[in-house]
Amino acid sequence: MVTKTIENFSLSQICESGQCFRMQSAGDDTYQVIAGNHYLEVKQQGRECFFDCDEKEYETFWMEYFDLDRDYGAYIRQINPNDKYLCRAAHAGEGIRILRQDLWEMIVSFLISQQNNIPRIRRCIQNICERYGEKMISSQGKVYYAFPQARELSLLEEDELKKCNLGYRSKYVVRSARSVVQGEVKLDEIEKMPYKRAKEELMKLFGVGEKVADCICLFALHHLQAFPKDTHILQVLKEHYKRGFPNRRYRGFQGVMQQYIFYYELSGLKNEEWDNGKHKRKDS
DNA sequence: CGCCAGGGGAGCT
DNA sequence: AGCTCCCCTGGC
Repeated sequence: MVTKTIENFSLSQICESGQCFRMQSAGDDTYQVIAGNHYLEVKQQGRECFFDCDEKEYETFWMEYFDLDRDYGAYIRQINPNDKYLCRAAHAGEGIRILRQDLWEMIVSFLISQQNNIPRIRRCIQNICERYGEKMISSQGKVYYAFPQARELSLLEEDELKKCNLGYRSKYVVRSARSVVQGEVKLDEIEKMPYKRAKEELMKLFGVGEKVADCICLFALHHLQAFPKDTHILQVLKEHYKRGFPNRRYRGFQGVMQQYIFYYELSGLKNEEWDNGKHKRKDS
């Protein structure tokens, strides 16, 4: 067991921020996380975090995974105090971190995410892992399934993943797997590329457009300047940033701001604040 | 039963 | 840039 006191870190906010589909609440402030060949149970009480692993695994894997070396408070302090909307959003999601997740897993996850909702995305991914992933046993004896390699998925018929509830997205995943296996798109090279080139390269995959590519850049490659624009974000830009998002002020970490906004819009915290009377309702 | 929306993308014009 | 299909699944 490793115990740490960590600022700007909230497991529940990360879990609900929609960047990771293999992290779930186990009740009692405890979360289960599957990442690569690692399984973790971690509990949080305020700033105290209890990682159920040894010191070595914490330092060599989980610290990087949760991006714990980075000072997110420094990003929040750079927010324009006149931008009330962003201030509120960042306050609501101040414990969010941009995780460092596996590239192939993020490609598949965000291919599945289009025209889809989070609970179903989770189920799709769980189905794929249970059917095609390697069965694993953690050091604590917990059984879980690893995410299948591109090679496994490249061998399937284009429609075969409909069995896993992917619907029309099945062929996106299978064709992308083939592109990766055949070396048309080289993941190990994408890992070394700067943001714009990586995004360009990812968009060669069938089913990957601009939004999905940005999600992959942000959540796997850790390009914090990536700013995925889904329908929710576009709505916010239209309502609060008619002259465009202040990219210059937040250069290099727009993606962090995107996550605060996204979480704020999705978590329901926005409406709670209204109910407390801190802000006027639109219809009043 | 039908309708339609859900954190887009491809392939056109 | 803007349009039209795509045609899955779940909720109503």
